[in-house]
Amino acid sequence: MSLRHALLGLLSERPASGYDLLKLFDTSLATVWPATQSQIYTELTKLADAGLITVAAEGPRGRKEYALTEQGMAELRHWLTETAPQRNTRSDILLRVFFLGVLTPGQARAYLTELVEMSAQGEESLRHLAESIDWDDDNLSTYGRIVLEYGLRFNAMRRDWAEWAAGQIT
Amino acid sequence: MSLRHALLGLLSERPASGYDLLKLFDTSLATVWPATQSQIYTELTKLADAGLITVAAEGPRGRKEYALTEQGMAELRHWLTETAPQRNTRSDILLRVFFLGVLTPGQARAYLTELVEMSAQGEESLRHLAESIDWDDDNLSTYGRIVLEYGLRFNAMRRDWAEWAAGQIT
DNA sequence: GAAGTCATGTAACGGGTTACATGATTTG
DNA sequence: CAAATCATGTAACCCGTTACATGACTTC
Repeated sequence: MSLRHALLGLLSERPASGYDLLKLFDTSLATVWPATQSQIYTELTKLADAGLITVAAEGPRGRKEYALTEQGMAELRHWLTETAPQRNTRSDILLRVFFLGVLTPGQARAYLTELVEMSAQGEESLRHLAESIDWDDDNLSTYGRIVLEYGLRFNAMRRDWAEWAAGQIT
Repeated sequence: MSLRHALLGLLSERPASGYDLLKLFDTSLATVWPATQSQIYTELTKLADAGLITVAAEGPRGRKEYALTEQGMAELRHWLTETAPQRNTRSDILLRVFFLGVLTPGQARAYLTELVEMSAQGEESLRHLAESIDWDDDNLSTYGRIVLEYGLRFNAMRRDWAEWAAGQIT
């Protein structure tokens, strides 16, 4: 049920249309919470029906600009303060590691080396991202930077780990 | 589509029933790829229909022990060597960080401190897990240890990051 | 013989992905 | 006026979760 909260969160900054939100997802939330166009539009309709957002303005081409209602803001705060985040996330990448034993040691090492590569690239592209963004002083920027720092540290950790793991295979 | 590969992977070690697999999931794969009982049983039926596994033996109470077929092993190897793992995983925890700006600085700091706590506990319980397991010399153990090391490093990284992030909030 | 464990299966529902479908407005 | 972009909506399908349902065997 987090998509709805992601939408509420983005709308808490400023009103936006489905189209705007789709782009915000692709640019800022993509790595943390990807969402598709169809998903966003259907969820926006549900949120409006539930009274958590409203159509604040209409524009050309049927554009509907949504804004957060008081109720929506309350729900967002409730989610942030009263509900526990869940720790378990599925990881395709780690699942494979469990079963590397069915491969030859060389192949297993190759997989881990690929992960080193992937993590290094991830770090690299986050650095580029950090430079390309013109960080405003708004909330999304402040906390966006903190999330980005997480990404940097995460990739560095994974790179080191994969390097170590590759060395473990004899 | 990774549940099927998780099942194939576990069956590559030794034959097992749905019931056995359910427990293996709960004990060894829970943090990386959780699965429910209903999911496991339905997927096993599909895998058997597809010829990737077969009922190798039947036991009391309708117990069906499944074993990997050659085809199943081929599919497992194919998955491990030829298909790219996908990097993006959704994170409830990080999504919240983006929107901490709607809370007071104190509340935001409280959330991050909670994450410090959660990560420290995660690390702790992984240490206990490591001690409680009697590590065999089989493949699952070798690579299981590597995955566990990942968990330790991950939690340590997240703890440090959350501590740092809490300090960023003025 | 009661309680616990072993053992399997199915149905309803919710969220996410892919694909289809349409059309208005702006820009070169 | 053609191409690009803006803009929304819906349908089919897959995967995962929760809940329901049933019964055989073992242990105390």
